[in-house]
Amino acid sequence: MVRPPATARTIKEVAAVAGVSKSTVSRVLNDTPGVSPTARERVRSAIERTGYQPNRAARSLVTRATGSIGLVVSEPHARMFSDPFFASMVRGATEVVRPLGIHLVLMLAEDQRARDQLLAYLRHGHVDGVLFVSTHAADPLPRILVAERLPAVLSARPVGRLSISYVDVDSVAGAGLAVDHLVERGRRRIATIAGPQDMAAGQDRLRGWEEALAAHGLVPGPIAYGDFDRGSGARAMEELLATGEAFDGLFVASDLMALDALAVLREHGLRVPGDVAVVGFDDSVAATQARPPLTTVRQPVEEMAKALTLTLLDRIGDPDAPITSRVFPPKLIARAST
Amino acid sequence: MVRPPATARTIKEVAAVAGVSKSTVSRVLNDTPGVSPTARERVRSAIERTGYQPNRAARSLVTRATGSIGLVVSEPHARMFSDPFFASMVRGATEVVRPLGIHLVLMLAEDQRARDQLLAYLRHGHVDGVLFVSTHAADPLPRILVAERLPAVLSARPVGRLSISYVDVDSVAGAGLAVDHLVERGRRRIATIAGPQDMAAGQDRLRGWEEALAAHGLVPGPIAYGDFDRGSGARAMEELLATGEAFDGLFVASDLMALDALAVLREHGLRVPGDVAVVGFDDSVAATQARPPLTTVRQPVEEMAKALTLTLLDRIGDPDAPITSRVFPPKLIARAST
DNA sequence: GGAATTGTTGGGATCGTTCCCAGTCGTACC
DNA sequence: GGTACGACTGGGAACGATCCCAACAATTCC
Repeated sequence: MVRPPATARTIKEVAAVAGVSKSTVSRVLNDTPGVSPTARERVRSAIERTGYQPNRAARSLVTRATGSIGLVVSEPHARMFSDPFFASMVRGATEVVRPLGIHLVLMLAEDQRARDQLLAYLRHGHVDGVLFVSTHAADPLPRILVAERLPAVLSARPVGRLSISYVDVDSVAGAGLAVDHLVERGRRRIATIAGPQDMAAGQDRLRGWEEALAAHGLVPGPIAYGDFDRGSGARAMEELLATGEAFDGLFVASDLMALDALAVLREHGLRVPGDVAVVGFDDSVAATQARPPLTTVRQPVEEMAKALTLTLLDRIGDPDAPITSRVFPPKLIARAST
Repeated sequence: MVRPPATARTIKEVAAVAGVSKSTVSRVLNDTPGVSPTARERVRSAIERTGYQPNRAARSLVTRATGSIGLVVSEPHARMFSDPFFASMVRGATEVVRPLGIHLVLMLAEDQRARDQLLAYLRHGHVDGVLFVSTHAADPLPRILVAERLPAVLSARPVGRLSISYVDVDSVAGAGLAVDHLVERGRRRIATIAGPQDMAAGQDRLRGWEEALAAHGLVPGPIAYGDFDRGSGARAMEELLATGEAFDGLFVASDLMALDALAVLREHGLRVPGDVAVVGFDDSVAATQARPPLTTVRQPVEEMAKALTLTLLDRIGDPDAPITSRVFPPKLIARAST
C-alpha cells in the first residue's frame, strides 16, 4: 500500500494510491463499464482521500470538448442586466452547471464589432455550446450559430423558421391571467397597450388579451401599440386616452411600458387602481418600485433556465438530439395597481 | 512551398505552410525574441492565411495557466444584477479580456453551500485569478482568496486590513459634489440619510457631506441612518421629519434609499424639488425611473472595471506585483429632483 | 586561421488525460 | 484436458502546445 500523498494532482498518483493502473482510474472517472466492484471502490476511496480533481486541460486535449458553455448576451447596451430575468437565468443555469464542473463563460455581443469577434471565437470551438439570451427575437446570431452547427438553445421562441430548441413562457395564457384578474376585480371595459407585432411575444400577448375577453363575453377596449421599451408606453397611453373611449382596466404587454402608462394616467388626474386598474407583464424590478406597485405577470425564469441548460447539455451530448421547445405557464403577481 | 490548407488546426500545419519548424511558430505566437524578421513575417502571414488559432487546452496543459478569470459575484439573491453597476463592470472587463482571448467565467456565491463549492473550485486552479464584485465590504471571501494566494482584485475598498488591490470611487468627493450642487441650487439647510457606518462607503459619504458643508460655511442639517437598501430609507426619512428641524436640501447615500425618501416626502405633502431638493448616490436604473427622476452621483464604472481587470492581469503575470489601489472621481448627474 | 561568440533554428521531451489494443485469469463447454 | 470465451486489467500511443538543448551559420576577436 502506497502512502497517500496529501493531494493527488494526477491520475497516476491516484492509481498508485489505489494500487491499480491509470487506465482503471480513468475508467472509474468516466463511469465506463468493465471495472470490478472491488477496483471501483478502491479507486473511489483513493480519489476521496487525496482530493483529486482531473486536469481540465489534459482531458480537453484528448476529448476535444472544452467543458465550458457560453452564455451569450446579445443585447445592445446590456439593458438585459437590469432585468431580474437575466439574474434568474444565470442562477438557474449555474445551478445545473456547477455540480457538473462545467464553466459558464460570459460573452457579450453588444455591437457589430463585438458580434464579429464573438463569432470568430465561437467558431474556433472555445465553448461546447451556447445559451443564447436575448429579448430581441429578430437577432441574427441564433440563425448563424445553427448554420455553424454549434449546439445552441434560445431563451425565447425564435421568429421565423429556425431549427433550434428553446424555452418560453406562455404569453397567450399570461395575457389571459391578466384579463381574468381584471375581470375578477370588477372591470368590464379593458384596454391594452400591445407590444410590437413583429415579435412573437408582442403577437401572443395581444392574442391572449383578445381571446380572454371573448371568453368572458366582453367587448375589446381600445388598443394602442408600443415597442416594449421605456418611452413608447407614454405615447401609447396618450393615444388610448385620445380615443375618448372609456375603460376601467388596462393590460400592458410589458412592465416598462406600464410604468409610462402609470405616469401618464396620473398626469391626467386618473387614479390607479381607482379609475383604471393596470396589469403589466414581466415582473421586473421596476414593477415593485412603481407607484403604486404594479400587478404583473411573472415567468418561472429560474425553472426555465434549468430546462434550457439541460436541453443544451443534451444537445452537446448528442448533436442529433431532436429539437425541443418547452413553454412554461406564467403566474399572476397581484400588487396595488389593481 | 506547401499548399496552404483552408484552415490550420495545429502549429505543425502552420509551420509547414510557413516553411519553418513548429518551434519557430511557437516563438512567434508567444512573442519570444530570437526569431529573424524574415521568419517572423513568414509565420505571421501563414497564420493570417490559414486562420489558425492555438489550442487552449494544449497550451494550458504545459503552461499550467487556464486562460480564464473568474467573475465572482458574491451577493445574496444576486441583487447585484439589477444594478447598472454590474452591467458596466462586465462590459469593462469584457473589453479588456476579449482581445486577449481570455475567458470570463461567471461564478455566483449566493449562499453558503455555493460559497463552499466555489472555494473548492477555485482552489483547484480552474481560473488564473478572480475579479471580485460585491457591494458587501464585510464579505469573507476576499480574505480567504488572499490567504489561498489566488490572484484576486476587489471592486471596492475592503474593510479592515487586507492586502488586496482594489478600485473604488471617491465617496468623500462624491458626497461633496452632491452638497455643492444643492448649494448652487440655493439650498442652505441640508440634511442627509447616511449609510451604515461599518462600511467604508457609508463612512466616506457621511464625511464628505460634513466636510463640504463646513467648506461652504454651513451648519449641518439633521442626520438619519439607513443600510443602503430599499426599505431602510423610509424609516430614516420619517426620523428626519420627526426631528422637526427644517431643511430644504437632502443628500441620500444611496439611490435605493433616496427612492424611499421621495415616497415619504410625497406622503407628507412635501414637493420635490420645490420644498426639498434630493440627491442620491450610485446612478442606478431606479434613479431614472423615480418620480421625479433623481439627481445622483455616478461612478465611472466601466473605466474602473477596465483598471481593475488590468490590475488582475498584472497580478497573474507577477504574483509579487505590488498591491495597488485606484480611486476614481465621481460625477454629478443632474435630474429633476434638484 | 582557429576559437569564441552571437543569432537563429529544429528536434524531442513533456504536460495529464483518454482510448485502443493486447494480455491475463478464471470459468464453461465439448 | 484443451479450447473458447468472458470479464477485467495495464501499457502505450495519441492530443497540441511549450521550452530546453543541441546544432548550425555567420561574425568577431586574438
